[in-house]
Amino acid sequence: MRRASSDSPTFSPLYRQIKELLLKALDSGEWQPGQLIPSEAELAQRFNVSQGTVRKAIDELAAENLLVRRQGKGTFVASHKDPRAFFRFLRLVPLSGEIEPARSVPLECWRAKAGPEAARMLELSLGAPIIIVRRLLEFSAKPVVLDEIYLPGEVFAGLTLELLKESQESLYSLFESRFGVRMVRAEERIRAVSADRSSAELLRVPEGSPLLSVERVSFTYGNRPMEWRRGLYSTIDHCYFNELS
Amino acid sequence: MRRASSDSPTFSPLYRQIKELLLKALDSGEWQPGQLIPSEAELAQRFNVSQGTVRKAIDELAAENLLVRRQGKGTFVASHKDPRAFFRFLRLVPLSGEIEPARSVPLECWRAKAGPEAARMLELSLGAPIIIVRRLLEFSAKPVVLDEIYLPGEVFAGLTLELLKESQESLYSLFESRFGVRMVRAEERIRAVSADRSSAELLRVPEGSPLLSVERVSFTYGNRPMEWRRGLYSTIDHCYFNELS
DNA sequence: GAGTGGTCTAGACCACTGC
DNA sequence: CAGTGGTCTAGACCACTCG
Repeated sequence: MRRASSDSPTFSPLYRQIKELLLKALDSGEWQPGQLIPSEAELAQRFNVSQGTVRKAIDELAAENLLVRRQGKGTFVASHKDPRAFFRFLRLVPLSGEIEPARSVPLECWRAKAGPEAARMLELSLGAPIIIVRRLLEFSAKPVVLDEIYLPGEVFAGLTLELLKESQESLYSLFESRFGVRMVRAEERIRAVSADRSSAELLRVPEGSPLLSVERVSFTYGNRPMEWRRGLYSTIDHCYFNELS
Repeated sequence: MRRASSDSPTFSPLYRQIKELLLKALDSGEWQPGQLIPSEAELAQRFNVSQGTVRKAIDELAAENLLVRRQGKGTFVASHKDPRAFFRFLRLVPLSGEIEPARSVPLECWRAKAGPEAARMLELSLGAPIIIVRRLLEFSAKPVVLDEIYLPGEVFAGLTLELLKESQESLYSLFESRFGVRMVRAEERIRAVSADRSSAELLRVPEGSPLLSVERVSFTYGNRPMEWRRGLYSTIDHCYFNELS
């Protein structure tokens, strides 16, 4: 491992090159979500750099929530099985009272061909196979979110409504354990819309009620889009919470 | 500077103690927004620690956007005059096309006494003097956001509609230069609501249209709330953009 | 060239976990 | 107790900015 020299136009410091190597190992599945990765000393030896350099690479990956450090134990691959990860990707809090567990109610799951919008969002070619899932999220047995989820068909080939219904874990947790796809980051675009008839019925609000429309694209390692979804959120008892800094 | 010993229940590493000292200096106004702070070497000498320890303290403050490092120049106090800071606190992007500059149109500015809600949000006592500002934000001469802003009256004593109208800078930039208050972070709670008559007129949308309601509490150093605002966003041509990780 | 932040190293020691 | 990450130091050198 040698650093790119300063005159190189693609100069990047050593610790960033190490970071890329770690990312590649994560992407390749060498270390699975939830698993312990080698110690800093071991990695330093493997890459022929000092421990401090490995440390800085891991620092950045931990800051991006790809790795989780636990003092005395080691460094682990982040996993959606961790309940703390759940609210990182569902920024919904009750207007009053404590946060409660969500219950997912799968409604439908079918195969289709990517239209122009889905193809663009998922970076697939037009007509590529996709899977569409519709489901409700309930809090205290009341429907709050109606999701329509578009997935690349090849990656999630074995996904069925039955599988979704049997699964006790969160959706992203299922993607991880069953399809080897870990969602790493996402972009959300939020608008206010009026409930159409079918959404209103499912969410048990009057037709025409204002709802949040939350469009999300989720990415796995290497910024590859792996999910496009549109959620309709009823904000009668909940709100979308965001922290700015 | 000595570290708290490990048996101490309030153990905190040296670099965090340095961070607190830097925060205190920022809060006290020793270094003003936009200004250069002393070099790492100087600070290390002042606090009697190594440069690496100062560096780690500054690292965290830079990650929280309180300081900005510029290689070769030095470390600066973050400022809302920096145009990049603007979109950190207004996560609004056009549905299509490039991001455009916003224009603020102040509508009203009056004195009042804090009601129960404003008092709670701003951590003031009931009936404490507050200032209320109403203003529109326009993009390409079209109204997009209607804000109602509640400020503690004592801190923002000299604020008037005239001052707001004369000011060419952003609101937070004005707070900084004119009242010495720097907003450091904020919490937003987003819901979908229907436009009432007066909001609909100002935003030039039909009455009853769905709007985003964005409630924000902004904090200055030390997590002291300094602003409570409610914005109504028309999401016909724009959407609220958020990145999850 | 002087001064700043940025990188990299090596070594010592501390704090936490689990055997 | 051994092994892990966490802190702190000191020193060398690199990259960037500006006069």
